[in-house]
Amino acid sequence: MSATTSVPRTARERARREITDEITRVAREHLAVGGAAALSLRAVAREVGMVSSAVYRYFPSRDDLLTALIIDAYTAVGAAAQAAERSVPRADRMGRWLAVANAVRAWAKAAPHEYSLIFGTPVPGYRAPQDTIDPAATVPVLLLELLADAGAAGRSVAWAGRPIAAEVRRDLADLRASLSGVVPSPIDDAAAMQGIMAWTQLIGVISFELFGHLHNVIVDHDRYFVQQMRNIGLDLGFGSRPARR
Amino acid sequence: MSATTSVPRTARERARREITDEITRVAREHLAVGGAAALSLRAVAREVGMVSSAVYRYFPSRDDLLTALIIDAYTAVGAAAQAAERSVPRADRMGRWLAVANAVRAWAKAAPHEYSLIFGTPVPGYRAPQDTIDPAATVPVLLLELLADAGAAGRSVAWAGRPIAAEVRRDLADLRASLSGVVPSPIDDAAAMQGIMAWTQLIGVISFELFGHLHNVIVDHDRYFVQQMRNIGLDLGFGSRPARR
DNA sequence: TGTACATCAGTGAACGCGCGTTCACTGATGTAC
DNA sequence: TGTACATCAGTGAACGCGCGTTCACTGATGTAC
Repeated sequence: MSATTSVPRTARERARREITDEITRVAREHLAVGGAAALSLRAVAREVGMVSSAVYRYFPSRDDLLTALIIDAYTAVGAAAQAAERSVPRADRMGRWLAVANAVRAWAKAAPHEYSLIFGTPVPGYRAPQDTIDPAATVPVLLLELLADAGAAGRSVAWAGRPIAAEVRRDLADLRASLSGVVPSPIDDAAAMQGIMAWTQLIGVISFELFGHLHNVIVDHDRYFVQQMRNIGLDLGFGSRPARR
Repeated sequence: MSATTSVPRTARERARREITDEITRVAREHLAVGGAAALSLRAVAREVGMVSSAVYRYFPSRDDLLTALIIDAYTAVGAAAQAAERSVPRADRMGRWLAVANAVRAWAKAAPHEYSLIFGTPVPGYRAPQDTIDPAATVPVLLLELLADAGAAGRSVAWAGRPIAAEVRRDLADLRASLSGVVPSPIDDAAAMQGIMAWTQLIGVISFELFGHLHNVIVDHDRYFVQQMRNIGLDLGFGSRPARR
């Protein structure tokens, strides 16, 4: 039962690997065209060139295929964000933040249905398994690292000094505990709140654009997005000069 | 063809009105249970007690039924927000903003599928007709009125003084022009940006909570929400003392 | 190296289900003279 | 007020389609001796 080893030994194992990939590839294409609701096992099987029941050798049910696509989507957006962020000098925190934001938006616009799959309305009846948690954390962790860097450089967030309820502080302490080891140096409560807010705003702004809520409001989406993100970056303490106030 | 008059004259007209309402009522129930994807004309017809083809006397297609539900949803959330906002003294702008935010969230949690219908992933293949625009504007207009009031009282938003690109300013000018008459006194570009941002954040935070992105992050959703909204209110210039900085 | 057996991939038929939409029709309600 | 005709609501059958999942099966690939 060493099915999780990375290198397939036998021809059978190699074939299984390849066909699994082929199925998810075709499924991803179907998702891209019609969205999650239109994704059908039978249609995928047809295109792969096998009978629908054969797919069950690879995925026990439609939901498992969906899970694979969800993990793929998180992995893809995480990789895009990481690559973009790494190409910016460490000291340029605003640049790193904007790189992350732009990468997430570019990925979302290139693959709107994959974006919707993870950030839109949950698929009815589907329950995400544990496997999706880790890949989902990539971008938030990037953001936390940025906040830690800014904190180490003596920058503070716009939230600093504003009150935070005791109950929320408790949640943040638990969060910090669960992240020890993942993020190098700890960040304070105000920075955590500002970070969660920024992450929410990033996805919120992209969703607004993608889901059509900027119609009749904003035309120049590119510039509007950068504008909003730069403003959020200032609140995060990523500006070139120390925070206002 | 005076079908749009408000008072039905004949028994036939009255019956038509009642059955149309009955269909949308049942459809709304089905939406509440299974979401938009699970909404079926046949199932609705069955429950109303008529044969599926009879529904076509009332709605030319499934999409038109969806449109009715979308308009209903916008109307409901708008009414809830308005009612809540009106019960707060005019001078208490932070209170009015929090009332709006809490009302929208409460409505969303009570009717998550209706919320998803208007703020979640767009229904694939569905194109929203013009009729949905006006009802969709209620809450944003409330927010603009609040900003105008704050401006009139000499308050400025956190964005004030930060740069705004010329292209975006042009979009904002167009927006202002299209809103003249709806919102009493005009608001400046910084306030407009901050307002759009706040509206995006409100929906973003609610979507994060409803769509499960706060799992393993925040437990006390109620307090977290108020905290975030209060912070946004401060950036909007709704605080009890004039803006910081 | 050769044979016997176990494992696995893929087939094809079937189950049982639901969907949106069209169409010719019956019978009731409304309207014009 | 009474009759002839037009309008409309609702029926029932049909079209044509697709879906997820199960199951007994064939035949190829891998394994142990």
